[in-house]
Formats: sequence, C-alpha cells, structure tokens
Amino acid sequence: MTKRQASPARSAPRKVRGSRTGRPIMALLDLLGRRWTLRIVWELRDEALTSRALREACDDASPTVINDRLTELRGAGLVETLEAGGYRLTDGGRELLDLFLPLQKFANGWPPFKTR
Amino acid sequence: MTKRQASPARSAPRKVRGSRTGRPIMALLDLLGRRWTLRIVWELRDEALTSRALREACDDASPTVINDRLTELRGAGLVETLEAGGYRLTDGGRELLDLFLPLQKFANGWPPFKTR
DNA sequence: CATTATGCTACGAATATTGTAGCACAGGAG
DNA sequence: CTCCTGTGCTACAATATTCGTAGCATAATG
Repeated sequence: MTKRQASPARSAPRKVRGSRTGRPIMALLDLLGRRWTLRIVWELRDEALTSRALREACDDASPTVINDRLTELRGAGLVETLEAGGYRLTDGGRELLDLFLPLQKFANGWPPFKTR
Repeated sequence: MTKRQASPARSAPRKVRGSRTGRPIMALLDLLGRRWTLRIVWELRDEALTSRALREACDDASPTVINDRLTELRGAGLVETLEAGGYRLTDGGRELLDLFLPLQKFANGWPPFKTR
C-alpha cells in the first residue's frame, strides 16, 4: 500500500490509476478524469502559456497540481515545453483537443449547464 | 441526500467546483474531470446497468464514489434511473457520449497509450 | 422462511488537492 | 555588478476526496 507522507511522491504517475484493464481508452479516460487535466488542455487551445499564465487561467489552481498534470500530459505526449519557456499542445494534443471542441457547443445548449 | 460526518464538510456537491467563471463549458469540463465520471458514461454506452454491475464494470470502484457520481450525473440530466432498476443515459447523455466515441479511436492510435 | 439481488449508507484509512510561501535561475535595466 | 522581474518548480500543513469493506432495508423468488 505504499506509504503515506505529506507529499514525497509527487513526481511521477507511476501507473495508470483506476484502470487495470490495459485498454488504451481506459487509460485515456483515466488520465482525463483527473482534476484540471481537461481544463489545462482546454486553456492551451489557442496559444502556448507559461506555467503561471496557465495557473491563472485555471482559476489560480495550486501550482502543485498544475505541475503534476503537466508532467502527466507531457508523459502522454499531449503537451510539450517550449525551449523559450511555456507550454503548448503537441500535434497529438491538438488532435485530442479537436475532439473536444464540439463539447462547448454541447455545453452551451444543455440546459443544466446554462445558468450555473 | 447523504449526510456525512466522517469528514467535516462532505455534505453535497453544492457548487461547480473549480470553475467560478460561470461558463457552461467550464462547468461541464469540471463535472467530467472527476474520477470515474467519464468512465461511468462510457460504461453505459451500450446498455443500462444496475448500480452493482456498473460498479464491477468500473474496476470495482467504491460504491461511495459511484453513487456520488451517479447523483451528479442525474443532476446534470445525463443519466436517469429506470423504474425497473438500473441506470441508463438520457438522450442528452447519449448525445454527449457520441462526442466521445471518436476518443476510442484516438486512444488506440496514440502510442503512449498503446502498451500500458 | 431462505436466498438472492437491488439501491444505498457508514466510516476509518489511504490519497489527492489546496493554498501559501519560497527557492534557484535567467535576463534586463540602471 | 546589483536590483528588479519573470520563469519553472518545490515544500508542506491543512483540507477534501476517494478507497475498501461492511452492512442495512427492501423486494422478488423459491
């Protein structure tokens, strides 16, 4: 059961949590089902952002999480760091994002989300 | 619905956590960015499932979470309970799912997820 | 009544996330 | 060089969420 400490294991997503089936779709669903992951991809849709700009864009989420997610997303090859600084989607990341774009239309047209 | 006292403040998903912008897409992204939410929608793609069948389909996730998610999804009008028992996607839920179906193809073709 | 299945709750332990502070390392300006 | 400012990133205590297991009440069936 690993051990429990304040935070010594925040470096790598050792495994695909929650899905032990091995099916790629499950791994992807699991990766995207973590807090801020979808949001980060979304915020990078138009342009590259620095880690701080990204943080602000994400309702000032904790840098801890942003960094964890960024590491995971880089590991999945969906996001890359720019040598000049900042992060942006890879070609694959953009490909994924394109699948999500219709979501906005769906959200806007779906009553339960309209007046939140 | 549900009261909890083990953890001090665990009464209800009172708000759209993490997104205070009010934009529907953020609310949706946030809803879907919770553990098991995407997976649950995914597992309901073909047929209605009982709560237990759903639990098993989701790698035996804790009934606590399954229930919380189901409540949230019902609140969002994406899932509904059958009078005969069990859960299934609403028309809106299926509409959302349709947007996600291409994801499987993407996952299968995306190297980082192939051999996990 | 015994059995099986349903939806759902309880709750301690394990993990994850939040919020705030601050580090080391570039530039750029003075 | 020294004082800024911005970068990516880490530390860590406080919270919140999730996990795992047990178990309830109800209903349908044998």
